[in-house]
Amino acid sequence: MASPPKGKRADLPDTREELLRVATRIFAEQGFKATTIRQICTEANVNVALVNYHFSSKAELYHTVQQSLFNDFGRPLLAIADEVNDEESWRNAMRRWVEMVLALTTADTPPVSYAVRMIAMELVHRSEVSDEADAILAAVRGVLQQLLSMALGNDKHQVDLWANSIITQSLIYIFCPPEWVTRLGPEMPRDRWVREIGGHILESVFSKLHYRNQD
Amino acid sequence: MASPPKGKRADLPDTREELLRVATRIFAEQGFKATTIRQICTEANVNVALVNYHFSSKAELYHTVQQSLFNDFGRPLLAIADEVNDEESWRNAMRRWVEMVLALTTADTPPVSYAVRMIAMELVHRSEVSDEADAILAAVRGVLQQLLSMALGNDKHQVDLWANSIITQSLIYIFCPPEWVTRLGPEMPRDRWVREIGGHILESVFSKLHYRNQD
DNA sequence: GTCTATATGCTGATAGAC
DNA sequence: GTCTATCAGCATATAGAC
Repeated sequence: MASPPKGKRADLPDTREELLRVATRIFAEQGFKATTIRQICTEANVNVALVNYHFSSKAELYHTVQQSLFNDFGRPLLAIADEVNDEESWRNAMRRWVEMVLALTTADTPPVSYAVRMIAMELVHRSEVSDEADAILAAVRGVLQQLLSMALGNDKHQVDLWANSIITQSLIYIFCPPEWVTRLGPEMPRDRWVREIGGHILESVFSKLHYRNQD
Repeated sequence: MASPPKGKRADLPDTREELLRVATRIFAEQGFKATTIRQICTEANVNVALVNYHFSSKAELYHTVQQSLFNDFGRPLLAIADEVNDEESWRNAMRRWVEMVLALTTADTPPVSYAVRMIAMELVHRSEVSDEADAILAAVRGVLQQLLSMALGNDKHQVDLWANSIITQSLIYIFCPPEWVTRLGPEMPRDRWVREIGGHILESVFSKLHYRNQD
């Protein structure tokens, strides 16, 4: 067991982790520019100078928050297309892509909801740190295009068309105010509602597209 | 013809109008908080102090911009439900609502695109001046609910359900990056593409809902 | 109506004591 | 590692000359 560092307050968790935790929430609520270092430090009960000590800048802190969220919730998506070799494994991969993305975009509890909210804000309200959100989205879209290429071959236009259709249907929920979505049936559990949407998307895909060996 | 005011530069249009014009563009591009008075004045070639002279504050300027945009493009929506009295006029009103909203949300040229972009940004990225966007959206939604009540009577839950369905399908386009939408077919004209979406929405409405006299 | 100059406050970031 | 004190920069807003 490591002894507490020299000047460390003994009654709180690790300062760096606490800053990350609080910063994640506030960045997700307000966006990068509107969030101030002072606000983060006040709510985390740490000194204003410690953000720059632990992360060297506000932008680096934001970057760390995004990377952390992506590693926790986005990265599993990237391996979906890896072991597809026939119609059945292709369908399973497509299903997993849609279900995982829908699970993310419709999440209503932290920290998953924080992750998608930060991306949504960067998409609508561009800032000097939107590149990370673009990259994450591009990676997720890349996997889908990879899957669609397994059915459509080199027809890039068709791949784009299908990718747009599926992505927009899955992503709308990160923009809508939560009450528009959750109001959709007090008696219908959220997971069932999400499952029906995913089924609808996949139905249109599987009715027209099928796995084929690479040309 | 009025002679130019005393200290007025003679080579530019009215300062107040020019400030409004430039502010509309920059607010739509960057949002309220990220936009600075200095930037507006620099690009409008007027002195920094004149925003506060003509509009008394940055927030009042933003408010004026939003009101001006709403009066130009949103207000015609509010009268749609006024003269409905039978099935045919009800269908025409529903069709006009969907087509007008889709025309707004898919607009890709200023100043219409500025109007919806400002609302989208306020929805995702709340600020101290989001009330106006909420009010405009609530007014537009109110008209739709009014129309739906003509078919569904006092069943508020059903009215909410249908309103949510129609609004989300119509509003998604204000959040999506333009390239996701415009890429949807280089050979298909935008207006035809919009017409097909509207037709699809209305088809599901008219297949289940019909005008009925008020209870 | 327009300008310069300035008041006041908050921002991110840093220097240096402890 | 943590703190206080402070910097430089930019924000909105205003006072007063012209």
